[in-house]
Amino acid sequence: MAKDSPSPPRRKARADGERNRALLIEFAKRAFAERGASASLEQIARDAGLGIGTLYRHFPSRDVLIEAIYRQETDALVDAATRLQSAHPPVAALREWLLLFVDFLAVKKGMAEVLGTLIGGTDSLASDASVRVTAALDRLANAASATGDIRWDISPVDLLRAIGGIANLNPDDEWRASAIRMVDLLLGGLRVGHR
Amino acid sequence: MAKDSPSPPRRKARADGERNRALLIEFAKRAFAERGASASLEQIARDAGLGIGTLYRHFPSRDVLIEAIYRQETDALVDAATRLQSAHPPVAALREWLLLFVDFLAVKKGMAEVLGTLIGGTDSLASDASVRVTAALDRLANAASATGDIRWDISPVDLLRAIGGIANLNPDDEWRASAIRMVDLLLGGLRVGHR
DNA sequence: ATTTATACGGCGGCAGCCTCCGTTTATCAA
DNA sequence: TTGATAAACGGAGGCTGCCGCCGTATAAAT
Repeated sequence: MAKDSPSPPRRKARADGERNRALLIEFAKRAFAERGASASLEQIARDAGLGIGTLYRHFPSRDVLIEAIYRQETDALVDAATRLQSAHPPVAALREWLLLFVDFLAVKKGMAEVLGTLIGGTDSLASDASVRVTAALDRLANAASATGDIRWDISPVDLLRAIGGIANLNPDDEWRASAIRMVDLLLGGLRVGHR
Repeated sequence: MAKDSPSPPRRKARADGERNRALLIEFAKRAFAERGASASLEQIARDAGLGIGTLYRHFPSRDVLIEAIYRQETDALVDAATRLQSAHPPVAALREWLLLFVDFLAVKKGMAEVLGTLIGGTDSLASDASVRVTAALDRLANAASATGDIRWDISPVDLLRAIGGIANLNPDDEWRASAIRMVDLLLGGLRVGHR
């Protein structure tokens, strides 16, 4: 028996609730980027000028909070795929997007553990984000293989996994260069006509 | 001015000290593999039947403990390189070793953050392990490129980084298959004669 | 203005981190 | 053997973070 689907709430959502939720995400994003995934939630609440109880009502667990942050960035990634696809030829678009994905990971340095659930994760919460990102990549990859430029006999997620590897590194001078080499090497492996 | 190199200690190292150190590493290895890098150090000490103070004297920080564990596995990895090299033709040896590296990572699931310092890390503690593993890989790679089977115009560590990416994943059914595809894809990218 | 569903804040119990120091013990010299 | 003593042990204690719980405050509805 289905419950109330849109479940018309007798009251409108309170304005302060929405506002504080956004505030918390904002500060959490900063905190995680700076201090890694184990940043203190109490500190985040304090920074945002809110009580710890408020944080926990909005985000019952650390993972839920991180999920919320990922959701935002994920949306940006998906949008970029569409934009790149209409601005570049297929293989170039794919390459650009992979590089964008590299940058996406760069910021998430400390949150490597969660990445596992993001890329191909089956956990209820993460699966949606995973599906959306993977779908975007699939679109790019299909376009590129349709023109005959690359073969595509491996799962696209494998690519993301490989690139995800560099997310664990300290972003020293070599970091970005290494990431680019990696993308090109992988694309080289996929290029047709080398049996 | 150099200090005393072997620094002849007036006394021999105490037997119980060595034994307990080994014990702690043993239990820590198990704990980290099962519960991830954030496993309770107090629990580890308790499991080993030792006090928390003892653990902290041997390993002043969590990282030092993890480092010690890695050191062991690292040695095994380096030894395997030599063994494989004398038992297989170059490219096969390289491939086998990469697969071994995959298994090495599989156990380290929860310790992804430390991996960054292991692979190409410059931190004083991790650098040694990094150097040794990289050197082993270099030997394998050189042998393979000497026979003209593969080109080798990227840094070998890049390979490890890519493979490291899969360490973040939950080892479901797909996990191992994906890892193998990854190794073959990378080797495909390196194979000569496809420009 | 009053009602009432929501949201807020922070206290409190618990667990893990890590330091410090009094006690115990393995080695060495006599 | 028997001290002497450097080295190792263990755990109490101070601190911080996690998170459930509930009394208080307030935005929306009437």
